[in-house]
Amino acid sequence: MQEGGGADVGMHLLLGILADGEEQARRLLGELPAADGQLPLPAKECCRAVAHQLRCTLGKAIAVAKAIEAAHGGGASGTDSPRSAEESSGAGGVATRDATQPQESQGIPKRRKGLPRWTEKFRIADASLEYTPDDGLSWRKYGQKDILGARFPRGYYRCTYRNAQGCPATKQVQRSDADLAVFDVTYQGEHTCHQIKQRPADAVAAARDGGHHPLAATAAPVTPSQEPDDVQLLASFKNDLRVDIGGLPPASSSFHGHDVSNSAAGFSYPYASSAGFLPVEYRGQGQLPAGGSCFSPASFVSPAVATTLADSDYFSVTLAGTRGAPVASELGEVVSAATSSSATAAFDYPMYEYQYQLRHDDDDLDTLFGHPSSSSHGQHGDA
DNA sequence: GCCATTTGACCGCC
DNA sequence: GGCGGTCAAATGGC
Repeated sequence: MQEGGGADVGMHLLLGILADGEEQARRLLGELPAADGQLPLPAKECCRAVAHQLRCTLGKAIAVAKAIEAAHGGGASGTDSPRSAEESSGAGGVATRDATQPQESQGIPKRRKGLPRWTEKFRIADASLEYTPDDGLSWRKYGQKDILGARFPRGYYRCTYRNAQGCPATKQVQRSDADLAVFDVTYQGEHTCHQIKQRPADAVAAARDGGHHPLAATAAPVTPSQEPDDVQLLASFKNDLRVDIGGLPPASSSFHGHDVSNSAAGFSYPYASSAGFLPVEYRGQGQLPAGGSCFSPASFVSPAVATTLADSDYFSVTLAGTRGAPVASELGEVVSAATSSSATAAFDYPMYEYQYQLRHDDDDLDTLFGHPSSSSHGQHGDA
């Protein structure tokens, strides 16, 4: 990928902003060790203030990233679409097989090499269950294939609204050989449709009750008017929110309820866009759904956590309660992006355990969120 | 009849 | 040439 001079300047600016964010995170973390167990209120307020500052800083970073993206991507829909996809869709031809042309359907190339790609690991509580993990979105299965060396076939899914709205999102679901309760779900492309994201927990409950595929479940969407602000939302989670940071002693690696005393205090829990699926602007791609949310993508994750992640490579988040499932899912997407592809995040809650891994298919991702110096342990290295 | 799933075949990439 | 990803006809359920 080549960048113009403007992009260089922009990237320089971006790096500066991110450095500010890192410094603020460091400050925030500096406040934390003294507060072992319970934070005194002033310290809490301080953390909150710094966290707020972090949000602003990273919000700026996102804005700069977008500007860079617009400068040399040029497309309104982001950089994820490879040239072939954009151009072919522009051709507007009907999708028919043609020996002289690459196979396409409605502008979507058969091979989506350039689309962002990331993997989640879903763990179901009961390995004997037959259903596939649900992420709250609506998918349509279009294929299944036996994969060499794998005991279980791989299922291919695409967005239900692919035809209606041209949504390019696809996913591949494969049951793990090693652990029958684990599903590797590889997502590719982001949802451009406007479907309402169901709450996985609801879907799971429906699956339990009805014994059918979770996708058959319907869930009442949260209305935008119900979007709480940060404080309100934290209050709504504080009694059953726990964050475990792998690699740290248990005593310091989790908090419950009001005990927002360690590095987790910096994590500004995500609030899912009530307008549907999680916006994925942290990758500089996609757009917030119309009427979407008041959050800045950067507010989803605190560099305090991201930094820790970059060092430890692993952490898990448990979110219990009625809102736990969707938040955990979305948090994972954000955290995984913010901690570079080398980090893995695992999310445990009653039914599913999520693990997120990002692939280095997308160079922009590295540029925006990679930690080339601090997290050089990524197995993918330079893409 | 509509829609989702299944499954064999086709085709691109490595 | 083999493998993986997608297509599209066939099939089944509602």
